[in-house]
Amino acid sequence: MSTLKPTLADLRAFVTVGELQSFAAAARALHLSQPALSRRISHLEHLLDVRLFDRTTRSVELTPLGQRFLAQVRNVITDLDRSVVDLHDVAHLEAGDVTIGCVFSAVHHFLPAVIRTYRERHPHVLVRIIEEGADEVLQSVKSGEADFALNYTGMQDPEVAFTPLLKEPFVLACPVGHPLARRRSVRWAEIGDYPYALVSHASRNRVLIDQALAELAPLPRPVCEFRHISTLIGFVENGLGVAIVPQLTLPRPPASVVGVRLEHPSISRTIGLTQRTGRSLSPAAAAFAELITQASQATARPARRVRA
Amino acid sequence: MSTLKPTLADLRAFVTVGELQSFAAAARALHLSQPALSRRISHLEHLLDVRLFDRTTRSVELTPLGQRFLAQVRNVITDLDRSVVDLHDVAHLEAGDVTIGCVFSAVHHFLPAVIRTYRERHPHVLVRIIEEGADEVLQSVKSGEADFALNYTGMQDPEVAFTPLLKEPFVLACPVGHPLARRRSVRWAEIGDYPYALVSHASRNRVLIDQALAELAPLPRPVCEFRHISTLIGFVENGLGVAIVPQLTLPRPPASVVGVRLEHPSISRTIGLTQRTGRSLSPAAAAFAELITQASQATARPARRVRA
DNA sequence: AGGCCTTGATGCAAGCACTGCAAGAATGAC
DNA sequence: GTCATTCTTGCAGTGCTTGCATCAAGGCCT
Repeated sequence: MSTLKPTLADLRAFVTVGELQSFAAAARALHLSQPALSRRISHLEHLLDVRLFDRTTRSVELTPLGQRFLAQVRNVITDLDRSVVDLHDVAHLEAGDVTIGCVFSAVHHFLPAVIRTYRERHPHVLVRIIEEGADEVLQSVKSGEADFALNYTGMQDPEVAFTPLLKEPFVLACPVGHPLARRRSVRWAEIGDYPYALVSHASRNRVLIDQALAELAPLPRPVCEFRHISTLIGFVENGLGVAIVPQLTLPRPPASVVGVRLEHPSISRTIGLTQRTGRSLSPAAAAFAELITQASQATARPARRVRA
Repeated sequence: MSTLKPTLADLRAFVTVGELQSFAAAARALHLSQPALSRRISHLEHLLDVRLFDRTTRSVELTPLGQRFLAQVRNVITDLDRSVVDLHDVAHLEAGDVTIGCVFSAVHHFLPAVIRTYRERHPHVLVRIIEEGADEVLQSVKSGEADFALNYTGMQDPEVAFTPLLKEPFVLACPVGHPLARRRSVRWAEIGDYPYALVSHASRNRVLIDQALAELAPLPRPVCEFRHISTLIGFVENGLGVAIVPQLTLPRPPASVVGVRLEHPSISRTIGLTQRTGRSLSPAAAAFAELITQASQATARPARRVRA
């Protein structure tokens, strides 16, 4: 008994002969000459040290062992072929899934339109979104849970590669009737003149702000701190005061809240794609990333138009 | 994209590289030179038109597609190897099953001892017995439900081959105190002198008897007819009369029932192995048949000793 | 920062296996 | 009894795959 494993071609030949109960017919089905097939089966039988067919030149019939083996091998080959087809489908975005991380404060601006067109183009691909804080999103990329992510942190992490998409300034979100709402710009030092809110240290945005303002006098005491930017906007909409937010988190004009540029210094955060270094994206993820890139280039200008 | 299917060697190579995350290590594991393995993976990737690994001469990592494919292919290959091992086991009687048909009237004489030694020698083989009437047993062989059978009909059927094991006479089962019990032999014509029973036409045994006696005067009216021989023995044991039975169905002496040879004419049935023509036996079945043959040769003499 | 070592890819010649064609043996059909 | 079909075997050619030697590149150690 040879210790070598049978060839897939041998097994396919065996299954075909077993199902067609004929060498000649199987040879035609396999696009093979009949002698070649005969040799193949013979080879397999010697390899396994088992007679698989009772053949009497006139009829071919499976031995009991052959029957048992056929039932098993047929399933295996079916599974294998299915796997190959599945691989092809996934590679061509006709199946599969994609998981994207996205910080809370970018979800509403980036994803709805992208998801819509993505689903239109690739209806068979399942899209999963992990919307969390910047740290959690970065972690989901590093762990491989997310294919890639939209984030504004991680550019310094050696495990992930960062591709900037756009740079957005922090602005002061004001109700339309607020004294600062018509101003072209506001200095950070002026914020203390009004009741205002900002995100707590649970948000990376706050870290960004604090670091940028490290050289200046500390910020005046806010009336409120929230964990999420979206809550800040609600705070402003309800006339409770103004708030420091990234520009793109503002509702699209016309709205009851407008953003006024904050200066001295101008602080901004850069949103980009983060993915594990050295890891290539799945086709589904690559297509999604491509769509996001295109969308960010398209929306970057309108966003600037509002301000400049 | 080539329409050809990947080779099993390709897939094994892929799985090994994927699991070891190294071409060199995988090459060693596969007993293959590293360049050959490199070519193999490259070949597979071109075949599938998919990049399976991100390789940077320093590290080898699966692409998302590769991960997905690996999970599937690994299962397939595991199943396949398991099938080959199973085939080997079954061929060597270390697994599998065997199904044997046996007419009611031969079960008790043949099977207990054979099953015992078979189970001792091949404890991993499951033994199934189909004990039915001669027609049903023959049918189970023809349908393939039974690997082979112990029967006394079917020798004339072209679909089955019959291998005689032993020839047993029909005898008159008498209670030990019966007037005929001490006789050396009894003529068929004498039966009518006593209350007696025999099997009904539902049994092939009856057909055998009737055909053998066709030339003679019809049998006198029995007091009872039963479907199964074993019931006949009980009839005799309870002193209700005598009965016509095949010799081997008698309880082994000493017993309350003895058999007296029936003569003029001597009628016998030939028990043998029936199997489908042209069909080879599974190893498990062949081993069982061999055991039965040996047992029948061993018991044929003692059986004759009782009588001659 | 430079050299070294490890790892994967590529060029090339040799070996092997597989294939197809042609002929042979055996079995069922007419 | 003869024919035809079907699987097996002999033979030569071709193509694939392998292994050795070599090349390129990325870390690691000093």
